Amino acid sequence: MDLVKREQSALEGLEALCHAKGLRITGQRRVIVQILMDADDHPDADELHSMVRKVDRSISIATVYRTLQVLEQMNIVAKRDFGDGRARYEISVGQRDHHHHMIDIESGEVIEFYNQELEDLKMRIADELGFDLVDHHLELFGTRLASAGD
Amino acid sequence: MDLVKREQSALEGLEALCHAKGLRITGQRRVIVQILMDADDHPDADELHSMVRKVDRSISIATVYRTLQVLEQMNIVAKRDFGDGRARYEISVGQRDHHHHMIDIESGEVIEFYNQELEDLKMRIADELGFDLVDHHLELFGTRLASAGD
DNA sequence: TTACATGCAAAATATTTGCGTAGGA
DNA sequence: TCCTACGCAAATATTTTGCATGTAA
Repeated sequence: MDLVKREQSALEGLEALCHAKGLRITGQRRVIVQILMDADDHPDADELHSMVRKVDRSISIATVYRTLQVLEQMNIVAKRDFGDGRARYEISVGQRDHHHHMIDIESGEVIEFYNQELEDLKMRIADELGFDLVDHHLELFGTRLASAGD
Repeated sequence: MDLVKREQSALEGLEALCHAKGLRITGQRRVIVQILMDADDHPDADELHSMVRKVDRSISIATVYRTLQVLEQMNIVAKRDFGDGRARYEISVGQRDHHHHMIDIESGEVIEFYNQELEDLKMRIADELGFDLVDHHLELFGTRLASAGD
C-alpha cells in the first residue's frame, strides 16, 4: 500500500505543483509521469518515448525531453548518469526516498540502495566544506562476488 | 616535491603501461597527458583540445577523444560527469589518490575532497550488496553557507 | 480567448568512425 | 618495414529549438 500511496502522491504532487507554477496539466504530461512512475528501472529519453507512445502514439520525443526538463525543475523527476552517453530518468518524490545506484559493469544491471550512514556522512562532509547540500549523486560500479547470490 | 613526484610517475606510468599493452607513445599522447597533468581543474574534451593545440596546433579533436579513451582504459585518466552535457577528464594516478567533488551550483566551482570514512563505507556497502567495488563516483551539489568563508 | 504546450523537422552538441597517410618501434 | 595512430571530414547519437498549430484554463 505504501508504494501505491507514494505513486498517487506523486501524481497529485504533479498537479499541485503544476498549478502552483502556472503550468498546464496536459494529457502528454500525465502519460509521461504515469509511465515513469510505473517503470522500476531508469529509462533514457528514447526508451521513455517508446513506452509513452504505446499509450499515445502522437507524443513526440521533443515533448518527452521538454516534459522531463520541466519535471526535473519541479523535483518530480531526477536525472541520472550511469556512464553511457545518455541521461536516465526516475521519479523522485520530493527529496524523500533518496537512494543510490550499484551498477554491475558486466551485466549493466542497476541495483538501488539506501544507507542512512551515507546520508549522514554526506551532510557532514558538505558542512565541513562550508556548503549547504542541495543534491548529490553516488554511483558504485562493480562486479558480483563469485560467492554471493546468483 | 610530492606533487612533482606524482606527476613524474604518471608520465612514467603512461610509458610503462603503453609498452605493456603494445601501444605506441606518440608525441600527441605525451602532450595530452602532460596538459592534463598540469590542469588543476576538470577540462572537457574541447577545452583540452584547445589547450593541447597551444603546444601542437596539428592535434585533432578526434585524437583527443581517442587518447582519452585509451588512457581511461589504462586507468590513467578518469572520466567524470558534473551534470552538464559533456564529459570531463582528470588524471587518476592508479587507484590511489581517490577523491570526490563538491560542486557549487551557483558558481560552478568544483572542490575536490577525500574522506576515508566515505571510502570505507562504500566498500562496506558494495560488499553487503554482494559486489566487488571496481569504481565509484560521488558528486555533492550545494551552495556555499553564508557564514562560511567568502 | 489566449498563452502555454505540442509536433515536426532542422539545428546544435558531443562523440565516434572510415579512410588514406604519417610515423613509432 | 609494418602496424598503430593520426588528421580530416563525415557520420552518429543525444538533446535542443524555431515555428505554425493545438488546446487547457
